[in-house]
Amino acid sequence: MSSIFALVDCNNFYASCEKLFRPDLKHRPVVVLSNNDGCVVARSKEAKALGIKMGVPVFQIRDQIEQHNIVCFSSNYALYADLSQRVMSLLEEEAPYVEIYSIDEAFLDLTGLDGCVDILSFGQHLKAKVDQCTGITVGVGIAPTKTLAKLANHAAKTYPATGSVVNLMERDRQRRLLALLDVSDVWGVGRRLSKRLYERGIYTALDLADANSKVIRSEFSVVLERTVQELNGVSCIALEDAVPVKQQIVCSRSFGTRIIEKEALKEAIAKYMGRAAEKLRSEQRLARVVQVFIRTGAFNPNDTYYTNALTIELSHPTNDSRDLLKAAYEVLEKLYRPGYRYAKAGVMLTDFYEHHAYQQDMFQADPVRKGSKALMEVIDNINHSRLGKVFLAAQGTSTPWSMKREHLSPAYTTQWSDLPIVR
DNA sequence: TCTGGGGTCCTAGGACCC
DNA sequence: TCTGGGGTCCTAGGACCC
Repeated sequence: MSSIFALVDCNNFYASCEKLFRPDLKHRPVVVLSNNDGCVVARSKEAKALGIKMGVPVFQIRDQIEQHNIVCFSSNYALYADLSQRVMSLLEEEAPYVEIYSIDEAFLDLTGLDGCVDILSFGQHLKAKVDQCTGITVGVGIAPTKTLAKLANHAAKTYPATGSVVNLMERDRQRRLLALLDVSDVWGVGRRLSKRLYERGIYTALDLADANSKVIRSEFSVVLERTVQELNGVSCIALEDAVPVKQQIVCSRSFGTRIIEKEALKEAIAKYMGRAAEKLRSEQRLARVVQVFIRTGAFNPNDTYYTNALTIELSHPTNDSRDLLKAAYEVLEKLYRPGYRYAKAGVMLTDFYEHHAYQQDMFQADPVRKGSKALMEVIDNINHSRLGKVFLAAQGTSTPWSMKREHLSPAYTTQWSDLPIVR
């Protein structure tokens, strides 16, 4: 029995979320900005029509924003995450297996369903249900492999005549669509790869599908060979119905203003480590390896560029914010060079252990702190409740370098105080 | 002046071992 | 002068994704 995958993808997700609570903006161009209000990361269809490109720095399109009255929002992840959850739980009601692939898309396993229902109608039903229950419009692509489902979804969004639902189970239809698409539209083929593929005369998705997969393997990689198989309807990438265990936890931010002093960098690192340690504890895990990186701005040719990262291995795995921060500070001491204008810093935790499975060494030099688990639990509980925020003093309270979010919308769905009011 | 953040997987090359 | 081959493990870096 051949597999059937559906890819459900929300249209212009962040921009759609913002519009949901602002009916006055229904037909207006809207863009959502990255952290620090730096780049455009989502565009409503009106903004796309104006030619606003994905990822473009905001300062480069100031004129267009003014001229066309484009509405800008800072990213409001609390809002997007909540709406995402609503969409995903609707999909979970409909399909036996759902892989939440990102905040705005999910793969569904529909294998075997073609025996009981018409697959296209089922896709249309999914779309109608999500539209009706959340107000978020989605596209649905259905195909025998994930890579083809991605392309079916792409077609659903590109061609209005499809009604945003495309069934790509038939080989003839697959090949007709592949011939229309550039090879760079294929999932897993990015900028570098497409350039190399063009040089070998592979321009369309169909060219790639018809390439010799052994040659692709030897000249490119096993990853691209899998893609060739998938384009030919051979499923190589399975649906992951269990959330894979994380290999690393990263917390990094660009600063709202440049940092020169070490003290300010220390505060930033303390803040990021506080957040990273919290994530680590929420996964019930311990980490043994801590990495810190700092760098100056990468774009200003007048600034001297400096970027560096260092890793330290702890004597024993821990999830105590204080131990992790102490390690991070040691690293920062080695990394920091005075005189640079730092633009970004971050911490990374790796080499994880299960909390209950780690066996302590009774002779280890610096034993685990007494009461660590209880203290961290108290901190996390307070921070998850409505009481407020508890954090290490090292994080500081006055942080002029914190990220810019000048166009933040209210947390309509996750804060009582921000609940929309209808008059 | 101002250019995001958080992930995964694969590969090449060096160190080391027998 | 002649100087093997095969294996593992680790890390840094590259490529991709949303």
